Amino acid sequence: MKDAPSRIGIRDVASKAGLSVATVSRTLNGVGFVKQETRERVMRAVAELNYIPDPHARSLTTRRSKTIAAVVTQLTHPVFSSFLATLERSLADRGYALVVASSDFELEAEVQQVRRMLSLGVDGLILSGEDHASELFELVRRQDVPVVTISTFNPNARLPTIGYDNVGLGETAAQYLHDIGHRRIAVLHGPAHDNDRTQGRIAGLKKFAGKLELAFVEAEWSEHGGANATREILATWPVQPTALLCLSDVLALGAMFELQRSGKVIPDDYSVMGFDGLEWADISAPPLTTIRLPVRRMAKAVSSALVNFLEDGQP
Amino acid sequence: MKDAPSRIGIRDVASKAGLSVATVSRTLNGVGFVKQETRERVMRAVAELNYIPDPHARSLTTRRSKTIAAVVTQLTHPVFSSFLATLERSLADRGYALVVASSDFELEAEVQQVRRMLSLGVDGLILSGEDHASELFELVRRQDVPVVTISTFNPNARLPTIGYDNVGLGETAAQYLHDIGHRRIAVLHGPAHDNDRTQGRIAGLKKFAGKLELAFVEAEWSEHGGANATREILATWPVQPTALLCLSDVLALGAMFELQRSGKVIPDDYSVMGFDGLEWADISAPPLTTIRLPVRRMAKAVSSALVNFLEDGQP
DNA sequence: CCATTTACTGCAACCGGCTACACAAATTGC
DNA sequence: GCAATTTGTGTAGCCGGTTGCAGTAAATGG
Repeated sequence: MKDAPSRIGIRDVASKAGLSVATVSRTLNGVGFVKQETRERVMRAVAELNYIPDPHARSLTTRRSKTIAAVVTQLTHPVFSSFLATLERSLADRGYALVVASSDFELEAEVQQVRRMLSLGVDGLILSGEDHASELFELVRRQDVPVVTISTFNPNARLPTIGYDNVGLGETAAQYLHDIGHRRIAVLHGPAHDNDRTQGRIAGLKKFAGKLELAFVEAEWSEHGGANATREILATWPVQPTALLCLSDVLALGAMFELQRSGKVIPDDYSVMGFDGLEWADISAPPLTTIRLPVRRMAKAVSSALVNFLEDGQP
Repeated sequence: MKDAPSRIGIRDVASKAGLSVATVSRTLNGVGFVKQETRERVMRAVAELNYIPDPHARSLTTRRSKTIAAVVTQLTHPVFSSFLATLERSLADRGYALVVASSDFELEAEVQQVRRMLSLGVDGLILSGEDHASELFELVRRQDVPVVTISTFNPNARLPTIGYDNVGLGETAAQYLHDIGHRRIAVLHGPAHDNDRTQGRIAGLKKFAGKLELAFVEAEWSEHGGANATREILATWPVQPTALLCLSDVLALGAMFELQRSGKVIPDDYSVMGFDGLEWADISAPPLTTIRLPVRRMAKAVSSALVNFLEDGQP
């Protein structure tokens, strides 16, 4: 049909403006000296031709794609969506785009995803947790891509971490429930396998093994998971707990629903405590006591850490 | 420190294997004829050198980045996270990565985001709704990037749509509430400005203006928004509705919480109906009647449509 | 007024892959 | 046995930007 109009390139702009490609490139990137008048000449040509620099060509020489990838366990979990949402905003402000991928709680899948992201040319990487396949460490070392891990905090980790102390959070929760008088507690948590965040919280709780009677139930990370676990507890446990501690508000919502369906009254029959601090925690009926995670702050911190490193240089 | 080891490139692999770059490239991309033995020689060299082709250089010649961007109104809304999660999976299966961005309900911001995505070199674009800034249409036309819009369905739209008929959904909801005997209905919806999905649903509802007494309340798209709107209705409306129709389950959850806090019984005092069909709708207490949107199916459809087009060619 | 320094601009060589085309070797055909 | 194919491999140039270095014009200095 149309005779291959062959994309207009910087050469076209240069000839149209009667200048060299170098000058055009310089004005466009604002480096070096360019006379005001020349600059305008370039801009005019750019506007007239509707020129848009080819991102691939640019990346080739600059070795930068202005892209950062985040590989999380689950894209649908509200904690992650809100993290990613804030992250996307912060990155956009700095001119970076966010690529997302999920590992579905499998360290093996995570490596694959990371491999894909790298073979795609991202400038930086965000992972959750400190536990990763050794192949992954190898991979990022070879490609030397900056990596930041979230959801945990440990100055001695193999990769820089930005997050919170999960063990401490576990202790805090246990302490709180202990203080308000609970002794028999059912702990609902998501898949602990391959997940140091959950393991950390559990470890924190277990420090209270002497003072509290703790029983752990692993559930799917979803409202259904929380409801199913609760149903099982109500139906089969010989001695009932007085509180349900859910290691995510998502589980807590499921638990609350299930308790209500069974005609139980919260917090008279059972107390429910959550983790995450999701939006609705303070307006639920009854309000959910939860441990608020500084997800948005974490997102901003990760964003600046990564971008600062890429533009200048400091871990 | 280290004397600039200068990334190993295809030339290194070629010389190591005692072959030409062309042969290496061919084996790696599986095009043309390559003797089995040669192929192995290449692979060995690749493995020994840990060679990974530079994605930027590759994109430059192939003019493909294996990247698709989705610009949605709000990343935190469960409907979108679940859409994006499924989308990411489908795209990953086909070897594509997903870049996300949010427009925050502003057509103007959307254009900016799209511009960023394009200047970043994505192969395809996913937008929600049919209404967009005219500048946006111009932009995608010039760059001729394939675009698919979601959440609406209209064979005559300016851009291909994959989604559902919002007007029809509105009618269905109205019909349902009418059938079970409701006459005075409060409709809680999110920002309708710049949002043809919401507008469509409202239009569908308004077709029942003769049979139903409808009052619309605009709220923020969140649990808080739903709760606040409900509080306002309870407190200030002279004549109370018998049903609250929420144009998103997120609003419905907020509404249910608020009703419970006020000691109202669902569905005796008020009925609550939702939209979206989020995971928890069937386990809530009481179960929420909702209109289930085929979000996952939509994601898969969008993914194949876009990838098929990119690899072969058909809208 | 001539020597420097400073401000601009252009040439041409990359970046690291892909691939058209040429050429050589192995098969096939008759 | 020699031409016509079919396979297999190499040379070299291109993709579309960026940038080091050189060269020219203008400003500064003594």
